Amino acid sequence: MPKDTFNHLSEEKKEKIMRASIHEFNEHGFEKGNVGEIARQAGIAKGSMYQYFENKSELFLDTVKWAMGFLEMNFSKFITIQDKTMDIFDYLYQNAKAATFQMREERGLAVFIQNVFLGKFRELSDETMDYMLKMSDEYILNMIRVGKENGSVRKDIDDNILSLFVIGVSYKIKEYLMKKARNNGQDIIDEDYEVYENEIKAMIELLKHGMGGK
Amino acid sequence: MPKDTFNHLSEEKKEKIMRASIHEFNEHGFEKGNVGEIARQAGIAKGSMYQYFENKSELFLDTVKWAMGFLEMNFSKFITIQDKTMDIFDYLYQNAKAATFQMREERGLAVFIQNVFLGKFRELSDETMDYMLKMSDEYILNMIRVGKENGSVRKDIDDNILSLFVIGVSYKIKEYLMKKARNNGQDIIDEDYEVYENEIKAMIELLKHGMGGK
Amino acid sequence: MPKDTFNHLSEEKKEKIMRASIHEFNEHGFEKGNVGEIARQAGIAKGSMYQYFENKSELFLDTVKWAMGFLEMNFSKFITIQDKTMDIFDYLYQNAKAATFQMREERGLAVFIQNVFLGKFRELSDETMDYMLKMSDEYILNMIRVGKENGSVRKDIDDNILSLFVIGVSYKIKEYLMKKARNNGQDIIDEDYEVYENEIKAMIELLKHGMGGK
Amino acid sequence: MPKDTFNHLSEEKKEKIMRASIHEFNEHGFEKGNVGEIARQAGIAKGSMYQYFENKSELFLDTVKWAMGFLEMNFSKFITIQDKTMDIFDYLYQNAKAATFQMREERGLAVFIQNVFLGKFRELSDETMDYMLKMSDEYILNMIRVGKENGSVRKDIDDNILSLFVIGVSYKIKEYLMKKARNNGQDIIDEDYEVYENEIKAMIELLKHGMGGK
DNA sequence: GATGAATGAGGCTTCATTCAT
DNA sequence: GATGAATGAAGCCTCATTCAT
Repeated sequence: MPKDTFNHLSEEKKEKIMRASIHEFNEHGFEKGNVGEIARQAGIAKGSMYQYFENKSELFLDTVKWAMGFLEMNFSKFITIQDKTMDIFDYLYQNAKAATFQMREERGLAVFIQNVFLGKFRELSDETMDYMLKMSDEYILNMIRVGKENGSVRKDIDDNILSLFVIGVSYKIKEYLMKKARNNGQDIIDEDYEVYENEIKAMIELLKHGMGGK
Repeated sequence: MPKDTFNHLSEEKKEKIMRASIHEFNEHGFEKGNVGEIARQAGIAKGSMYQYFENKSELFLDTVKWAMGFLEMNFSKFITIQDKTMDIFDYLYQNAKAATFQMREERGLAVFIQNVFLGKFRELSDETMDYMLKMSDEYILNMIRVGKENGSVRKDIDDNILSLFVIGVSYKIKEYLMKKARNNGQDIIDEDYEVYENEIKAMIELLKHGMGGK
Repeated sequence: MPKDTFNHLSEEKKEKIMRASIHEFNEHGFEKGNVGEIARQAGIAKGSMYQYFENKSELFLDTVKWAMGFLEMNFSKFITIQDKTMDIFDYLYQNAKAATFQMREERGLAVFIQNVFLGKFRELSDETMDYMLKMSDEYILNMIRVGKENGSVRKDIDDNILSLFVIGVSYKIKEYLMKKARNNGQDIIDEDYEVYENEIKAMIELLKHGMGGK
Repeated sequence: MPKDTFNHLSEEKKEKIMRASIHEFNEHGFEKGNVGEIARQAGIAKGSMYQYFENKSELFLDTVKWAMGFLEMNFSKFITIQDKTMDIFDYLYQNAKAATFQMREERGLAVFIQNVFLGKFRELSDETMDYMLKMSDEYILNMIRVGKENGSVRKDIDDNILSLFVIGVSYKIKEYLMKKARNNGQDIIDEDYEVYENEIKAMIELLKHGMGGK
């Protein structure tokens, strides 16, 4: 958690600092990421960083949390979870869709978070992080169980294996979206979205019915 | 590529250095990985490292290549590719199986390589690396094309999407095997293999027929 | 000298700040002593410290002065100087006795002052400090002169040498008392005092008659 | 203890570094003493300091040890301890005399060591240091016991008190010599020594027979 | 070629002091 | 006057790389 001093800052200032942090860590990773540079990008004194955050590690973790909160707050509308018994395929579709939007509107942020989830930053072993990851796993697992009950998911395979399967595909498609976003440089226009959508749908289809020929 | 001086070393010495390097990078990542410590572990002088390798980055890349070569040489027997038209599901099965063996016999090495492929080391961009990664993609793609021809793979979905699908699942199961290997500490006994095998088969089944119910 | 703002504070607040300062400097020395921490311990704002004191050095000096004044005010009763011609041995006895009481009642304060006089804080060079130290030397010197006149002190040795002799022994016994106080932890009970008293008397006896055998 | 690398240096280089260290710590104390500056004064790279010493604290401790060893090697000739039963007054005389010579020939070094013994550097709590200090205490105590046996020291006073007495005076005279040396600036000429000698003798006389009149 | 000491840039962090409210 | 956030200089230490033997 950031120190109180950080929380007392104006929303804009907080955001500026967090975005500078995200940018720097995205660009150089944790080890090479430079606290002084973050401060410079945020237009504050280097020393101030240490008034806001305990140290570089905490800064990183706090940045992750802020980014997740930010995305959740601004893009949750794309995931309209009606109830706990939501269909897992619908969920995955909406989730990937949300990620696509994030990638367009908030590329840096989304890339940062995806990389965190993809485990690209080896320097995190925080119980909060673990908790978040576990949460998302639990979420998937729950939908799998529900799916088994209502017949939308096959019953002959272990929950954990199914979960791995779903998450593996799910991450890969996000990674793919990320890469595409990176390559596209600055601008993603609306036509692109149809392509994305089709690709996402194809992935879901594969999850559902497999890739085996007739 | 290592300098000539490295290639002139005895096979044992080369292996000792490479294993020390793998160990260090596995333990601390690239940035925190310490060249001097690798030398110490390998029982050579720090300065010698710079007679063998251009610099730390090259050392890393060379280590990756060595590790891949080593695994290929020692575990390729587990992948009996009869011909270019091999069935992709068979291939994936054998590939996962091989990974399982690697994990047992050469945990450090296997973990290292998996992490490289999983993109955990962000600081690598070498044309040779890219080539290898692309190769493995091409390999998959080719099997997909063949599969489409002989009817074992559905034709209504784009090759690249199918490839993502396969790779996503494939990586995930390897990641899972890795984690399990890590948790199991030192000893993986034969009984474990049956469990692993069943899990791998379940994953292949899912790739083939999907997770949809009924 | 503290700024006026400090003098306008209530006696309790002043004392709280001074005690916090003494505690911090005792614990960490001058360089490592932390102004912010003193403020925190005193329950005031860090910025306020700079409204009360010019800077850290002044704060230290002011703390010394306050502590000396405090001890003088509260423990001078133990030194009943009847007249200027007081016997030096009586004086030393009473002085050591007073120090013993201080050590019991006001350990932190007494330790602080003793350390100042023992020169443990090398970073002080204030004319007021010098003056005080010189004062106490002058005091001793004067008693030595009086003693020579009335025959209680031998005349064949230089005043300054005698003064060194007295002060050396005097400091050492105080240092010894301090160490004992520190080791005794929280509680010094009355029985201890008899021991202390005997030790003090033995030191005076040595000053008077030397340690030579019969 | 310094690292091996330091011990492998030439004697001159070692001495240059140690003298630079002594100078810096004498001038600014431990906390304010600057490792980089020491390196600069010694004509070596800052990083090299860390190849020779674990860290600043170790450097300080190692410097103390070196200085003590140096003085012992170069000035022990002034203390001709014939046997364990040496007379304590003779010992103290020779000891003070040796200190005087040290102060002339090796002012910086001597001042440094005296300050260490006087406890001016609060930042040392090394078992080796403690050991050295205790050694010198034990030394004194032993001579006191011997003195009591052969009648040169009075028997009616506790050993520890006598030891305090001796050490207190002894330190004070050294402190006095130090101050004098400092004030004298660069040059101490031979005439001064007679004065010093007389003062030392006077102190010993006081230790022996006390300052009482008649 | 092998060695291991030497180098120095670079980065994190502390904290006395100032400043704006 | 009080507050506590903002500042930035300063210093310890690491370690990749070079160099001399």
